[in-house]
Amino acid sequence: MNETQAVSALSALAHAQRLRVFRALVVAGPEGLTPSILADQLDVARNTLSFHLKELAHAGLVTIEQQGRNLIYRAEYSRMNGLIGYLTEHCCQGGVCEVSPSSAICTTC
Amino acid sequence: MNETQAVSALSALAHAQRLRVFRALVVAGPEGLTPSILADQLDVARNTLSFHLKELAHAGLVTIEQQGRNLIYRAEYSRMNGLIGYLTEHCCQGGVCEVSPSSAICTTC
DNA sequence: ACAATGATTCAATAAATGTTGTATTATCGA
DNA sequence: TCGATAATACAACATTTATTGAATCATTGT
Repeated sequence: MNETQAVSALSALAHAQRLRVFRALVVAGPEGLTPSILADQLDVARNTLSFHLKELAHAGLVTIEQQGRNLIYRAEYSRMNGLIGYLTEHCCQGGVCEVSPSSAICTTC
Repeated sequence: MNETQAVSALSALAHAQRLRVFRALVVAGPEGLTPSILADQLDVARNTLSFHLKELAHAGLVTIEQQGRNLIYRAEYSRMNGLIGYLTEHCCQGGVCEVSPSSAICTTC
């Protein structure tokens, strides 16, 4: 993951509704969800949701599969891992990652 | 870290210049940097930098200390760890964190 | 006290982002 | 083929965010 990709992913997640959409997809797991279900679940207008899903897809955080007239959206875990890796790498460069051990995640630095 | 804080932090980092500013502060370590040095180093106008630093500070990602007429900005590692923790938690809820082992960071899930 | 320096604030403008309503495309079932 | 459904695309508008130049505030050194 490079800087451009990281900014793109961060930007996609930097919105409460999109973060909730992504979270719902993570919770849904490999089965994924259709836009209709997501719209009902999160109480968002369909066209607005479509816009946000497009943003997430553009950032590579979700994948789309067509099944008949439904689209199945799924969280792209590897992309999220890539983002977390990028942040961890940059966070840890100073070697002060263990400032707050209780909340530290990266056990390798 | 709650959703609002996460969105705030993500939003602060979702900008190439701010990400570079934060990165420079991480690299600088505990000594921190002054806005002048940052402005020279990253080639940004001082008032623009001031604006971005305020955004980072508002998101809790940097701290400010006054030393004479200089201000010392430092990366707030615990906040970054909190953000990474939040993302990891939500990424791992589906239990599919090991989709791409090579890039996986969170070794506990 | 005064000039110089470091940094921020403010107003104005430009650019990007988010939302809504309407229209369009594609698929399904009778 | 026709009506209904799932979803997106488009245009218009409102809102937010980013940048620039000029002005302000605080601190230092003479």
